Amino acid sequence: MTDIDTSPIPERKRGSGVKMVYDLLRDEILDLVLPPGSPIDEVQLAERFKMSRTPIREALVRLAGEGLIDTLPNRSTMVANIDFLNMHTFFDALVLMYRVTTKLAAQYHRPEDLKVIRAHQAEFAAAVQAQDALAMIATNAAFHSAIAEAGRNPYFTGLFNRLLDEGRRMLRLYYQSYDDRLPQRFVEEHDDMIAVIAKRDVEEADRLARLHAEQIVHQIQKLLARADRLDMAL
Amino acid sequence: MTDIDTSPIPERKRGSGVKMVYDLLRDEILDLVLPPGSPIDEVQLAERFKMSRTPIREALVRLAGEGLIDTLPNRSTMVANIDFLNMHTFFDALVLMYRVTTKLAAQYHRPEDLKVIRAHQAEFAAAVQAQDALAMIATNAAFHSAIAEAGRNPYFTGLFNRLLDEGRRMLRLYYQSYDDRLPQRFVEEHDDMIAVIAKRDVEEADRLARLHAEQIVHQIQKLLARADRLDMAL
DNA sequence: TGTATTTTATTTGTCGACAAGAATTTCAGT
DNA sequence: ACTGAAATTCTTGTCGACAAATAAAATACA
Repeated sequence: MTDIDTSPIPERKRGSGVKMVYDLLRDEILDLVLPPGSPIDEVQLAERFKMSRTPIREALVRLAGEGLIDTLPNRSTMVANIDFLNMHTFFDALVLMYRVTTKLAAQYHRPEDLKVIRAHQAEFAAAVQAQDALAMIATNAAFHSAIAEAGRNPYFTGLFNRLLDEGRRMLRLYYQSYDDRLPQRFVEEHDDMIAVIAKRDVEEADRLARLHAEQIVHQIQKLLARADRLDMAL
Repeated sequence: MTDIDTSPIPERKRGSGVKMVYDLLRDEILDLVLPPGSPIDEVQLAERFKMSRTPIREALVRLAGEGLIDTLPNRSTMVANIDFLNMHTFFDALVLMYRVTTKLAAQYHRPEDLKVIRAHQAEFAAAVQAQDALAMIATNAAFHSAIAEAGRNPYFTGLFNRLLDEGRRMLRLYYQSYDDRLPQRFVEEHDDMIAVIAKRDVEEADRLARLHAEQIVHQIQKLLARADRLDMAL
């Protein structure tokens, strides 16, 4: 008699395939496991996930909609490049979103929001303590995303999360030179921000967020400049 | 003998199908030809456009990514509803984007941008003159979108265009009561905005944009309130 | 040897069909 | 007539296959 297929659980639930591919690809892009410019092959992904090209394609369409991959019609599709030429537009948007989301958090947050925010801040502090640059990047983004969520404006959180994702990619590119002493200041600034949010001091929240954002932008620019000098940039 | 299919050009170019469906559905949604809550049937669209369900599906995925349609897993998909409960988040975002895009336009516009902006303004003035409410809505959105483009920040223009689309839907819902005299003020305000942009007066651009935005928000709120009284709202 | 042209190969876009999930209808039993 | 289960219908999600478009390779020709 012939072998009966005894492979463990080859079946997936019906709608889960696309989400699985989407989430995993998204993580791999943001973590630079797939660096900018990497080619994305549909059939390769199809056999990797043991499914048809159709759900793969749907995941790719969604990623393209968020600007994480670029699709050349009838030709290849690849991980989106980071636009170093128009970096200032990114910084402008980032600073503004830092400010407005923090202000709104000071206005609209609920008690349970503060718990979540403080939890992320604890993780960030731990990452700084451990000098784990990668963890710093991730927990810092999660911290500010939580603040934005407390502001409860889906338009702002949408754009802000997108900006944080893009920033995560940029920082991963250069995190080698990220292990100096400065981040300790960020921990303290985070604590200050939590305090003004809890106090519902909108004006002060705006001021602190602005300073903090400009600190971070300055830090990133320093990183980029240094990397530039070391011929690490494209 | 049976008829032979003599339809002119049943063939489409290879990649054009999805874009065609996407554009048309998008227009129909924004123009409320498909009002919020309308069911979207894939097979129906497939035979309407004489193509397979696959490209239809891709268009729908993209529309869902922009929040224009809602997809219930394994069940139906329908045109997204307008969220009247959290309207203030929409207004907050709209006002801020009016301000920031106008400011950036004052900073970064080029001479040819002004031509485009003025052309849109002329169309808007004509629509007001003709008391064509639908045309007012469309040309007003195009005018501000052109200003945002002159600011050259893709993150801001992306969010702003999305907000303008959503506003277009809202206004279409209530444009019956839109034919009063007030819009003439908007024409003059637009002219003032063009002037400060051309003068590259960033501070004044911010001030004017803010006033203008608040005017528009006020106008919309008045419209909604009146419609509410007339039992037009859901 | 270098260039233009044909051929091959690779990858995407589209198709028709089938199966799973949910809503609706039918039907049995009380 | 009413409730609950079984069957049907209807829509979506997935699949394998094919055709078009492009890139790469091979061939012909000067």
